[in-house]
Amino acid sequence: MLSSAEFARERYGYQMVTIPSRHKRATIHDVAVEAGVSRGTVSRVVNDEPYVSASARTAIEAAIEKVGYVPNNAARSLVMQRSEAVGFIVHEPHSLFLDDPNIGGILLGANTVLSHSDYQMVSLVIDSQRDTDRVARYLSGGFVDGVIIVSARREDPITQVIEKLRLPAAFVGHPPEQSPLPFVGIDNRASARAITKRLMQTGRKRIGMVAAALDRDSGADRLAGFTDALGDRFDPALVARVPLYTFTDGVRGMCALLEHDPLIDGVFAASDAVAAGALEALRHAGRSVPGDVGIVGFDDSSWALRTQPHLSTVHQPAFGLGERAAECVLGQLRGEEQPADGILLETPIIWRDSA
Amino acid sequence: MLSSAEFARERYGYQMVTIPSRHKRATIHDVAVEAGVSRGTVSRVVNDEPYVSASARTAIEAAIEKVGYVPNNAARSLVMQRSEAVGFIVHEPHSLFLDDPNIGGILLGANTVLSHSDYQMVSLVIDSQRDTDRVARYLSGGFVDGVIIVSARREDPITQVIEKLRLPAAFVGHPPEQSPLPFVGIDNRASARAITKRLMQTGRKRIGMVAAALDRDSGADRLAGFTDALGDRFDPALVARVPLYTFTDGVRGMCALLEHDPLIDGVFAASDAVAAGALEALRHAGRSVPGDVGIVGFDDSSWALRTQPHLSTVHQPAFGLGERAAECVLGQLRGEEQPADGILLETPIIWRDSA
DNA sequence: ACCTAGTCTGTGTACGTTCACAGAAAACCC
DNA sequence: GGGTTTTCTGTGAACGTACACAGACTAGGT
Repeated sequence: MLSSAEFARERYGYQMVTIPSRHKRATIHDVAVEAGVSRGTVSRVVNDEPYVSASARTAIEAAIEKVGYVPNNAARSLVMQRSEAVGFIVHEPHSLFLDDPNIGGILLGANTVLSHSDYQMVSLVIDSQRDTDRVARYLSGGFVDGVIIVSARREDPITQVIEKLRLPAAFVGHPPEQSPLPFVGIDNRASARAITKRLMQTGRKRIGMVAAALDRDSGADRLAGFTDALGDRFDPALVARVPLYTFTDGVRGMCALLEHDPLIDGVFAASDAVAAGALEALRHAGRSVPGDVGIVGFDDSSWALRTQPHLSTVHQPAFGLGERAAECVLGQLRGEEQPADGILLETPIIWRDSA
Repeated sequence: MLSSAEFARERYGYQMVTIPSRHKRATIHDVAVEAGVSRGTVSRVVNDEPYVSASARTAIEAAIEKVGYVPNNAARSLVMQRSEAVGFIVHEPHSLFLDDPNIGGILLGANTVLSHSDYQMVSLVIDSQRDTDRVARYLSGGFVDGVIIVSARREDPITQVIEKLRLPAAFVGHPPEQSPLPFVGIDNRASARAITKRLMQTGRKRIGMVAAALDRDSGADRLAGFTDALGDRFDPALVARVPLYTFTDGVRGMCALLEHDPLIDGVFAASDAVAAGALEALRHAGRSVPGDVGIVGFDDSSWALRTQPHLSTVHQPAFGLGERAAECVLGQLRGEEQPADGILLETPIIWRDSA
C-alpha cells in the first residue's frame, strides 16, 4: 500500500508537503465577529461574569459552538500570570520509580484533589542531570503555579529553584534540611518503634532488622525506631544493611542475618518488598513463618497481600499524602497561611499472619 | 515556635499579608536594559542565533546571570504557537492504574525519548467524566504539541478532540476503530497463540484459559490466539471469563476451572497477575505447579519473578512501546511521514519454571 | 424633564516573547 | 573612493487573552 505522500506524487504529480497542517484555531475575536459583539463581551461570557444581556449571551454561546472556540491557555496564562497547573516532581531513578509502591498512590491522591479544583497536574520525572536542568527550566518558565515534590535530594538544584522563585510547594516525605518549605509525611521513627514493639509482644527473643536505604531519612528513621523499641535488648549485629527497598535486597539481607545468627526468630523488614524477599530467603532456608520466625514489613503495599503468609505491616497512607500535599499547595495559591512545621499522617498497624 | 505571620505581628505590630509575593520575574527587557542593548539582540543570544558581536554576547550573558532571567514559556508558546510539551494520557480507573504493570514502563520509555529531544511530558490521568472534560480543555488550550494515549476507549471524546485539532498523536495499544491515527502495540493474538503452542508441547492434555478483560482488544485477542492454537482440541467449557487482569480475578477464574474440570493440567492466564492468582488457587487446591498443572502468563511483569515457581510468560516490551510512541509523535512534529498502519513490537516468550 | 443608579457594551493597553524588516557599521573587492 | 556584501543592531508588529475605563442605554424616582 502507498503512503499518502507517495499516493499524492503518483496521482497529482507533486510532492506532498507533510508539515502537519495545524488546524488554525478560532480566537475570541472570531467569536466576537460571528456573534456581532466585541471581544470584551465574549470574554465576559467565557469567564462567567455578570453584566451581559440575555440576547448577547445566547448569540455568543451559539457562535462559540459554531466556530469551535476554545480559550488559548498560553495567552491566558501570559496575561493572568498563572497557568492553573501544578507540577508533580518525582526524583527517582527509573528502576525505583517502577518498584516504589507509594508513588502511584501519592500521584493519584494529588491528581484527585487538583482536578477537583480544576487544576492540571503535570508530572515530571527526573532521572538524570539533564532532566534536572530541563525541569528547572520548566519550573522557571512559568508553566506551573506550584509544585509537589516526592523524595527530594539534599542540595537539590530543583529545591533551590523553587525557593528562589518563591513557588508554592509541598514536599512528600522530608524536605532538604533547613528548608522552610512545608511537607506532608509520616513519622517513620514512631511507626517503626510501634511495629517493633508489637513484634516483641509476640514473644520473640532474637529480633533483627533488614534496614534499607539508610541514605534517606525514611530508611534512617525506621532503623532508629527499631533501635528505640529494643532498648537494652538492641544488638547491632542483628541489623543487616542493604541499599534499596527491594525484593532482591530483602533476600540478601535476610541471608546475611541467618548466616550471622541462625537462631533469629523475629525480623523487622524496612519495607514490604524487603519483607517479601526475606520470606523468600527464609523459605529457601527451610524456616516456617510465622512458626519459626515472625516477620513484619512497612508500607502496606500490594506486596503485603501477595506473600504467603500475608504480611503484618505499617499502613502508609500514600493516597492521603498526595491529597494533603495538593491541598497544601492549593492553600498557598489561595494565599492561606500554611503550618510551617509540616503535617504528619497516621500510620495504623495492620496485623495479619506473618507475625 | 511562632509561624512567620505570628512573628510579624509580635515583632512589628502589624498583620502580615500572606498573599505569596510571587517574585517579580525578570523579562527580556530587563536584560536588555542591564546589558545596554535591545530586546532583539538579547533574544538572539537566548536562542543561540548568529550575528551577535562577541562584546554584546558577553555583556548579555552577564546581565542574564545578574538579573536571573529565565524566558517566559507562556509568552514564547503564544508567539511560536507551540509549547514543547507532549501529553501522556492514561485513561484508567485509579485502581487499575496502580496495578497495571505496563503503564509505568510505557511512561518511562516515553519520558526518556521526549526529554532527550528537550520536550516536556505532561501526564494526564483520566478517571471520571469531569477529568475527561478538563483534559479535553487542556488539549484544546494549546498546552501540548502532541499526545500519547494509553488504553483509549471506543467513542472516546478525547480521541475526537485530538482528531478535530489534528494534534499529532500516537496510541499505545489499539486506537478506537476507524481512527486514522497511528499506534504502537504488540500482536496479542499471535503472542497468545505462540505461548499456548509452547504449553501444548509440554505434553499437557487438558488445557484451559483464564480469559480476562474481554471488553478490550487485548483481552479478546489473547482469547482468540488461545483458540487458534488449540484448533480442534479447543473446548469452550475450559475457558473461565473474568472482568479484570487482576490477582483476585485470577483466583476466581482458576477456582471456576477446577470446579468444572478437576483434571485440567494446563492453563494460559491472560496476564501475570491473573497467573499469580491462579497459582494461589492451585496451591489452595493442593495441586503442584508445574507437576500437576502447567501454567503460563502474559506481560513478563514484576509478578513473574515474585511467584513460586517463576512464571513462563510472554515478554511485553513496555518501555519500548513508550519509546516508539514518543518517537512517532516527535516525527510528526518534525513533519515526517508516519506509517499509517501502526507498529508492532516483538514479544519474546520467556520460559521459566511454571510450565 | 431631569437626575441618579444600575446595567450593558466597546476600546485601548498590557502581558513577554519572536520575527521580519530596516538601517548602521564593518569588511571586502575592484 | 565607490560599490557590494557581510555582519550586527534596533524597532514595530503580532500572538490571544484579561482588565480598566469610558461611554451608552435603561429604569426609577423626583
